[in-house]
Amino acid sequence: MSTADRSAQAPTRSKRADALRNQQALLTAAAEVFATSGIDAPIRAIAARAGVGVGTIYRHFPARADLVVAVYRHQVEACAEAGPTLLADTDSPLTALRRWVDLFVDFLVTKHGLANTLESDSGFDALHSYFLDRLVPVCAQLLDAAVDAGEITPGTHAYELMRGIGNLCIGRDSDPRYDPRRLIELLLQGLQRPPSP
Amino acid sequence: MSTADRSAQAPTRSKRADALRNQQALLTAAAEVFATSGIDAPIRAIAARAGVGVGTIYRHFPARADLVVAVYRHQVEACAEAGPTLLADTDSPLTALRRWVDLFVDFLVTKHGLANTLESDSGFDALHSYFLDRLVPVCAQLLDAAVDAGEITPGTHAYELMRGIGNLCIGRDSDPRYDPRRLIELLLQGLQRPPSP
DNA sequence: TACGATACGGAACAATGTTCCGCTTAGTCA
DNA sequence: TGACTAAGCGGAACATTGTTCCGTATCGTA
Repeated sequence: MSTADRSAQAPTRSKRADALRNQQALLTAAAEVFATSGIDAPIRAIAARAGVGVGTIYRHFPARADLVVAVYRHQVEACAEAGPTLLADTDSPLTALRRWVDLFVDFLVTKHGLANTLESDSGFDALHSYFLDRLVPVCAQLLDAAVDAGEITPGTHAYELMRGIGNLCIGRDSDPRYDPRRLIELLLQGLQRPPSP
Repeated sequence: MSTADRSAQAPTRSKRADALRNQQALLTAAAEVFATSGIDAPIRAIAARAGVGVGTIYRHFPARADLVVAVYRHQVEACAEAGPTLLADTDSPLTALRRWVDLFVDFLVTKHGLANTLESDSGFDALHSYFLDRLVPVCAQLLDAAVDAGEITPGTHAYELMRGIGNLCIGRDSDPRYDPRRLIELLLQGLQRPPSP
C-alpha cells in the first residue's frame, strides 16, 4: 500500500493550498479523460485538461499507475466492502460469490481498458498490486464460504480466479461477439460441485 | 488474409535475390529475438540481429504484426491441422477438444507475450484476424462434435471460447500463482453437460 | 514585507513505431 | 563485358509517449 497511500487524499498537514487544489483538479481531470479516452490516455492530455504541467502530475503521482489507483480507489473500496455484505445478506454463498463477481466485472467493464492495464507488464505493478491486494481477500472469503457450504469444490485460489476474471474482461469493447460474462459464468459453473444426492 | 499473404513465403517470381535473402534472414532473426526477448522486442533489435536497416523490415512486413504472423504461421497451421486429426483419432469429441485446447495453450504460453499482443488494441488487427480466422473454424468443429455427442451443452461460440482462452493465457509469466491451465480446465468443465442417467 | 521552502511548468531525454529518400546493387540488354 | 534501370537498402528523421530535471513562481510565515 505504500505507494498508493502517498497519493491518496491525505488532507492532513503542511501541504500548500495550491498543491491540494492541483491534486484535486488532477483527479477530476483524470477521471474525465479516462472516461472518454480510456485508461491509456496520454499523461499530457490529463495535464492539459487539468491546466497543469506534466511535472505537476509526477509530483503528485510518481507513476501513472498511482494516478489510476487514486481515481478508482473509492470504487474498488465499494466493491471490496460489498463482499461481506453480500455474504451476510444471501443464503447461498455461491449466489453471493456470483453477485460479487458481477459487481467486479461491472467495474472492470465500465472503465475502458482498465482490465488491459491491470495485466500489463509494464510498470503497472502498483495498480496490479493495489487492486489485487484489496480484492483477493474478499474473494477468498466468498470462495471459502461456498466451499464450506459444499456448493463448490475446493482447490481454487482466489488470486487465480480474480486474475482470470480480469483477463477475461480484456478487449470486451470493439467486438459484440465477445461477452466476457458468458465465459465467467462458465467458469463459475465449472467451479460448482455437482449436487450429490 | 490479404495482408498476411503478402508477407508469406511466396517464392514465386520477379523478386531480387537479395530481397529473398533478407526476408529469410528477417524471419530467422525475428524468431530468435522473439524467443529471447518476447514478442514485444523493438523492431530495431530484430533489424540489428538480421543485419539490415529498419526500412528493410518495413518493406517486407508493412506492420509489426505481419512479421509476427509470418514467424508463427507454420505453428498456427500445425495447430489448425491437429483439430480434425484429433477428432478422428479420439472416441470422445470432448477429449479431442480438451487435447486441442492444450495444444493451443502450449503454443500461446511458449511465446512470451504472444497472448498479450493478440488482444492488444493497437494495430495488431492483422495478427488477431489471422489467428482467429484460422483457428476458430477448427474449434467450432470440435465444439459441434462434442455437442452432437451430447458431451457438452450447446450455446457456446467458438470465437468467444478462443478469445477467452487467449485472454486467460495473458500474463502467465512472472507469477507462479497464476496458471491459466487450471482456469481453462474449469471453463471446460463448465461447458460439460452433467451425465444424465 | 521579505524570505525560505514548496510547488510549478515545460523543455529535454529516452524508447519505440513508422516514414522517407538518397544511395547501392541485382538483373538485363546490347 | 559494360552500362542502365528499377528494385531494394540503410538509417536519419519524425511522431508519440512516459519520465526527469531544473530554473522560476508562489505560498505561508516571521
